[in-house]
Amino acid sequence: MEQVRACEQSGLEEPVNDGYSWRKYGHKDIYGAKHPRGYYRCTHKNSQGCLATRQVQRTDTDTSIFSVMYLGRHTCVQASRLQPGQPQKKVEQHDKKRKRKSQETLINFQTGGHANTNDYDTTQVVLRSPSFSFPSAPVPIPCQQKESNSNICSSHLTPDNHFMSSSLSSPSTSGSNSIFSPYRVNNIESGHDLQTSDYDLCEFESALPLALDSSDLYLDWDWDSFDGFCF
DNA sequence: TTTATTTGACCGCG
DNA sequence: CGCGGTCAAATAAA
Repeated sequence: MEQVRACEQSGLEEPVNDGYSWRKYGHKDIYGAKHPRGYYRCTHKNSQGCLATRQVQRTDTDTSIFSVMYLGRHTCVQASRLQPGQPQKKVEQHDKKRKRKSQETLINFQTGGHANTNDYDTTQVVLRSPSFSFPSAPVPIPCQQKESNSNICSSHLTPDNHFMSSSLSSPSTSGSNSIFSPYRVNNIESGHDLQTSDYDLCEFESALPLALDSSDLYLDWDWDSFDGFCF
């Protein structure tokens, strides 16, 4: 099983290291929001045609909390996420100077001809930066005690590529050095017709323990099933 | 030199 | 026309 690291960062840095390598391609001030939104896409978009993107924005209410929205799924092979010893796929670099047209080609390849945003998985993750020492910022208290049980979740994709949350072993059960972050998962889609599609939108809220070393914070993620349904 | 970030321009949609 | 998303040239970093 592979893991996504939810990495704490200090202060104003972006605390969102999910194990993938992202490349920033845009930055926008959002109307009505206090903080701008950063736009990232997978580093391997060109080399592997990976269409995953994400948007990172500081929450209005608490500047120590980041809202991260994931759009699309990774179809790439990320070297950092490979098992040690697993041979790394050689990626040929081709057509780096692609024109806008070729982007549509990629989309069509992925979605079978329908460059429709409804085909994306959309996941929103709200990350609280634990080490953010803002005077007014409340001390991040792990929320797993408040609403434990079903709210400590691992997440995986169902066979129909829907993003799902499921109950996970409590942090105490993990004897390893990987610490499960208390992620509260709110499925704010819940069968509502956000659009006329099966548009998944999940929200995670994470309050990471203060004292933890950033390198030890892991969100256990069922990447096996995740990868298993990538086209 | 290669790769990533910054940042204003551009574009589509409502 | 405004807003949100993306592009791409300039710039920075490795």
